[in-house]
Amino acid sequence: MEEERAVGTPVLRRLNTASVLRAVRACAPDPVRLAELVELTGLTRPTVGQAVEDLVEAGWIQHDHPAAASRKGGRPAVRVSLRGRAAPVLGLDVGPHTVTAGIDDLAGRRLAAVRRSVEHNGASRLLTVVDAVIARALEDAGLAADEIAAVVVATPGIVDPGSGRILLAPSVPGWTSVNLSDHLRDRFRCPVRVENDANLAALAVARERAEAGTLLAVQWGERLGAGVVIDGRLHRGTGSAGEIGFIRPSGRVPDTDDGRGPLERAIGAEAIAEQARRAARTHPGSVLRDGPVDAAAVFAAAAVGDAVAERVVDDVARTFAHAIAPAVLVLAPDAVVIGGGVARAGPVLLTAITRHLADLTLAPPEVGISGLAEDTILTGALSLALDEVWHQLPA
Amino acid sequence: MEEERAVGTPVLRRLNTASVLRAVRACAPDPVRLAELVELTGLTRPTVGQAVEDLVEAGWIQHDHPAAASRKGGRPAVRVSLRGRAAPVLGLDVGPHTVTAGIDDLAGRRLAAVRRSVEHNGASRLLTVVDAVIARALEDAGLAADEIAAVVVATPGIVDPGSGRILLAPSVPGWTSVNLSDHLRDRFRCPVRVENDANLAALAVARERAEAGTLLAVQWGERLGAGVVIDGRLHRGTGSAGEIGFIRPSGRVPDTDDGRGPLERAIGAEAIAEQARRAARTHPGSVLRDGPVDAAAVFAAAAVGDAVAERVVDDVARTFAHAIAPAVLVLAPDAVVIGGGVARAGPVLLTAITRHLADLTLAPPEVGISGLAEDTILTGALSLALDEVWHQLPA
DNA sequence: GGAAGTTTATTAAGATCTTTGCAAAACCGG
DNA sequence: CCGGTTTTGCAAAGATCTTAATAAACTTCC
Repeated sequence: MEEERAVGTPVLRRLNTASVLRAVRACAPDPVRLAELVELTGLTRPTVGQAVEDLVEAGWIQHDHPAAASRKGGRPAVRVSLRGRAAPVLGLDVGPHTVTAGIDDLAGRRLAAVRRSVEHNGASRLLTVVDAVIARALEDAGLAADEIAAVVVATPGIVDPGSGRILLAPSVPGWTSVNLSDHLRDRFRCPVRVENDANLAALAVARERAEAGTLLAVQWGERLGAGVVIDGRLHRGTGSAGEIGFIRPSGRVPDTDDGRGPLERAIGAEAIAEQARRAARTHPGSVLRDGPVDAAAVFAAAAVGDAVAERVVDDVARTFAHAIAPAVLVLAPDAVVIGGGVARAGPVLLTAITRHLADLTLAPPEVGISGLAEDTILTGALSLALDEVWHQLPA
Repeated sequence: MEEERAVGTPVLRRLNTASVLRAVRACAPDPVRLAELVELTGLTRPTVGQAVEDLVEAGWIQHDHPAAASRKGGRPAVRVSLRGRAAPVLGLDVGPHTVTAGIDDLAGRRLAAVRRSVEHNGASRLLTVVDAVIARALEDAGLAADEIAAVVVATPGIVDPGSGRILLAPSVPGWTSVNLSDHLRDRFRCPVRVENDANLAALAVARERAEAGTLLAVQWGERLGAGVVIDGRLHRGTGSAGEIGFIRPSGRVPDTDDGRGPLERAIGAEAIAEQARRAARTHPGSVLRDGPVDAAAVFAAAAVGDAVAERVVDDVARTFAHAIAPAVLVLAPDAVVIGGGVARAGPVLLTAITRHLADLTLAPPEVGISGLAEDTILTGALSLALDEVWHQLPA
């Protein structure tokens, strides 16, 4: 319980080497000249030299002496670059139907990426696939489990921040009884962290944007969740932050007893399709009468001006806007970013949401669509894993 | 634009003196022995001695050599204590009808507290009172304006985080055209910060609680606002965070065009009274038929079991719970704390809100009433002002 | 091919700060 | 008045960064 902040001269060295390492990291995968580091850090050459020596010895960076380009007179510079292999991290996205694994090195290079779909729904089957995907990813990257420096797993459901246990996961039967966290901790000799998938998607979106202010990143598909990023940091609250699927919209909501929340039942992907089917039955002119109707078809029809589809989309947008408006008022986020399957709806949905939100809030946030592909969650997991490593670097 | 993080040996001294000063501060108004500081900081005696010497010279701390108690053999210890006078701060709570000023010294001692009510509503009149209250507070504390080290002003309305200008203030006519920030900056030679009053109340409540996690602190009176504290820090968002008064509740809302938000018109103090009056007219048995009815009377009647009042209170609680439920789901706060005039309603309202929230959220937060008196906002302002001073202490 | 010029690395001396160890001081109790 | 105890004070040593001067390596020009 002691503060134990031993401050002697050695801490200066630690401070400065950390500073140099940060500078090397900032130059990403490119090698950097020593003189450049001097400018970046504001330290003097001898100090930087000492720090670089220490860092090379510790294995964090490596010399890059094949003196490449930039020849314009003068003694050739010693150049160093981040030694990515020093601390590769593993990211996992465990979805109900798909398991994705990725391995990044310290420099952010992707060493492996494996995706496999899960045929039969169920927790034990899912766990088997997780193990297989991890094994394959490690093989692809040419790494042993011991070499991994941090693991972050994305899972649907609510995760207890302390233990990493999954407290609630309606989309995967039996998932709460599997102790994923302990299972992985046995395999890896490094920090393992389990996190809600929407949270990690939010983190990925926030990192993609230049200024990471306050962000509400919605994952909208069959289910509905959100991640909250505040000043660039993930917000967890008591653990279940961002569970917008359980917001109760004002209208009537179908009462399916499958563990989903009211808002999900009202405007989840399937609910959107169902709403459109009902509307189409009474309006013969709509293109939605032909063929099977899913959410994508509704948005496509609205995009080309189908009146029935347009009204459904507007209804959905209104319900969504009314649902999140209180949260937007309380948080005053810079942006609300939508990802997930419904995000593919594009501008049709977006403009409708923007319009309704403008009416309901004081400082309407920018409403956008996540620019990241389906790797969003994985990217967030890897990003958090890298954070973890960088956070505890001065070992 | 340079990082300019010059790291030489002198920074160690700065680091350590700051550490010592923090330790002295932690011992609050009590003097502290030098040997104690050695244990608290983990530094060595000569280092602490040097730091103390520097701090005394700079005026931050002072010797307390009247060797008081704790005589149990041995050479009498040199004892030092925080020199509060070194940096007194001014806090202001500018309400529509009342202006309060307080001056705290560094050690948290209250040097002055002045409250004055404003007869005639209006911006220019208000500004005059502000100046008078400041003058009186300075006089009481025996200080000149130049000696104040930080000023924080609480005002209703939305404050632009950058400029400190007031962007929206329905309760004070003309208040937005007064540049309060610049007005005060002219008088004081120190940082002046203008902040929304509900935000500062939230900060005060958060500081009062032991663990400052995530907190939604509602100010509920004629108007309705909230402050958001996340991990102990005030959250501003784009500037208008916490404006729950503008949440649109699901029912019908009276359309008074006085700049108030929908939720305020629905369940503000006056709206509660009006709701009760209407209900009482059709229910002869209620005690609310006798005499004038205000919000306090409604809650009092409900507390003693009046059926009509109970239903009104339950209605109000339901409306409130439904309004903030989405925000509670998104934030997952540890607690929702209610302050302001309506908070005096006590358990009657509280239990009703708790009940409704439990039904609408996943991890129902603790619902409580602010334990602080009507000085809540002032306390928050002073707290933030002290933060400001401590933040920039190693000048 | 050699000299000049440019950029970078290396080395040594100087300055600052913390730490360690020992001696002196001040006070209490007997 | 004298030991015991706690604290302070001082001087030397250790570690680090900085300044400044020197050496190295390479390009370019003549």
